[in-house]
Amino acid sequence: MQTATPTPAERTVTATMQVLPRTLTVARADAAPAPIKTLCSTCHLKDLCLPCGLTGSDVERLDSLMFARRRVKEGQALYHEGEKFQFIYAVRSGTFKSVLTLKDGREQVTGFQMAGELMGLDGLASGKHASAAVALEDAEICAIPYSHLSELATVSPDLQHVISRLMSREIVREHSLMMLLGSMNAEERLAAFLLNISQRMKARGYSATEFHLRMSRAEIGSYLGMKLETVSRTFSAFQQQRLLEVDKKHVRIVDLDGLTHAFEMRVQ
Amino acid sequence: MQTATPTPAERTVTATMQVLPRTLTVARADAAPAPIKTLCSTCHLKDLCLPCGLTGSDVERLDSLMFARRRVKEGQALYHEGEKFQFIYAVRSGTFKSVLTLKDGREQVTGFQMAGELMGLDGLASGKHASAAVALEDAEICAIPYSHLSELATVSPDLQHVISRLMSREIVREHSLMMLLGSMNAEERLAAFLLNISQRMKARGYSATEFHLRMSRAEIGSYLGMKLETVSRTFSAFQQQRLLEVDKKHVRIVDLDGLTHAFEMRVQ
DNA sequence: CGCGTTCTTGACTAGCGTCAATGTGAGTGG
DNA sequence: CCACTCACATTGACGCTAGTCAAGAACGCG
Repeated sequence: MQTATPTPAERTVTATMQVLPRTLTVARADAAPAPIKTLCSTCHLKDLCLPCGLTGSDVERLDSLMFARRRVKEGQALYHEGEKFQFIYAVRSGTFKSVLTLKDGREQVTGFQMAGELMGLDGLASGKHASAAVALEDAEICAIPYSHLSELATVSPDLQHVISRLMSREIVREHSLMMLLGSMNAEERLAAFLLNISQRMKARGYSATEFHLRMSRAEIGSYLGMKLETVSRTFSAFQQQRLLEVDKKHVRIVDLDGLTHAFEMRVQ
Repeated sequence: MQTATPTPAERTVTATMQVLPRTLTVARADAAPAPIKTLCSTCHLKDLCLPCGLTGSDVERLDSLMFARRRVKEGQALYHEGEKFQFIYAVRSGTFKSVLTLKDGREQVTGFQMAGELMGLDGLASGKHASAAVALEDAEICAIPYSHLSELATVSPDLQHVISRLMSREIVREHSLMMLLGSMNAEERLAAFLLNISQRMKARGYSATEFHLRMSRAEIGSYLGMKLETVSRTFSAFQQQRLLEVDKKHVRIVDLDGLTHAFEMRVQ
């Protein structure tokens, strides 16, 4: 049985991958281009991430790009809103939030990204990132130079198709969030959120019913279009309904079917 | 895994479907005349639509696809949720809404499309349309076979880039809608909506301050995450504040600056 | 002309936001 | 090691925004 904390698995993998110049990475942290290069073909996330669905030759082509790896500390931004768009980023470990900021300072979390998920696709439209990406815990990413990826896509129709499909998936994801924000009440929103997290944890080999949330009540609230107090109250309500057991950020889904059926919706 | 790579099979199927039976589609749609083919190079919408930003040779390539035109009557669906994805559609005239439906019947309008705008990009993710597109008035569209477009993109990097950018733009658009739904009140929502419509009308050569809305109060409400009564009340409130003059679907923006400054936000 | 649909407006209410007090755990420094 | 702070979470009391229900007006359509 997998624990909810990703640390053990993560550590092993990271250790094997970073045989070479680890010190360099740590030393340079986030400043210069990172010295560690990554190969998709040997990555443990290849079935979740960019190369998913690609055949050997295409994955080899991706390998030739040698994506740079970079560590991002908790609270640090990987990129800011308005910053020049050059890379798309794949999460290797850790969790990120994507945030929009209004002129008056109001923030809106537009998504949470976990291992294997891509960030930054919104920057392509205007050449500038349309949102910021902030690490919710110490994290590691692959930086994928869009221009190189784009070149490669001219050679490989399959790769091109994969990229298009990933962008389309992001559109679909946002559709269901709009549904959530536009026509669901507080309990439905939180249930949908938890079920979504649950699925994604499961897809990554973790327990689908017990996990640590990496985001605060305020961040959940922003994402779901409600205030942090309402998030907290709704957690308590679920606990009283014997659907969950909650202790701060640790969540155990007691009645997954109950949660699913009571708030059945198009998921994903 | 396997389902993730539909490319080869899909292409064959779509290709065979494509050549002949488009006549059927049109005939079935509603007693339409023989299929009319369209050239991007001579289209009056070329600066707003797919070919925007492409050079002569690329536009010629698009011309070779000879997109079929189709009329869609008010209230008729161009495609339904769950329907097989084969085409993306460009609006030639008229207005559409994109709609998601929850199992319990609740609907969410995820967007309104005007002349020159594309629909159906969300279908690429899973090979099935993730939303339905319904005409709000008698309309005409170009049906763009995705498989052909995709083939063409392998020859032309610029075209490929344009497609990616259009998808990214859709992501950004949905971002700002999420901001709206997640953190704005009724007046801000309606103001943002009207300013957005205003801009798009202007880009199409119409007045930016006086126009007919093609959607009902209920549809606006669904899009903005509020009830139709609240939409109606907010229109009345704006009228009392001397920002608008409203008569049912006819809107005149009296104080565009007022509307803009009072509810300043990141637009598009 | 009557009918259905859409819009407007009013009265009332529920759900969520706001404000505030208290609890809790992690990190820090003496 | 403990006291302190700070950030975050929980809970209660209250208020307001927007939802609900309902009635009537305006319009288009057959």
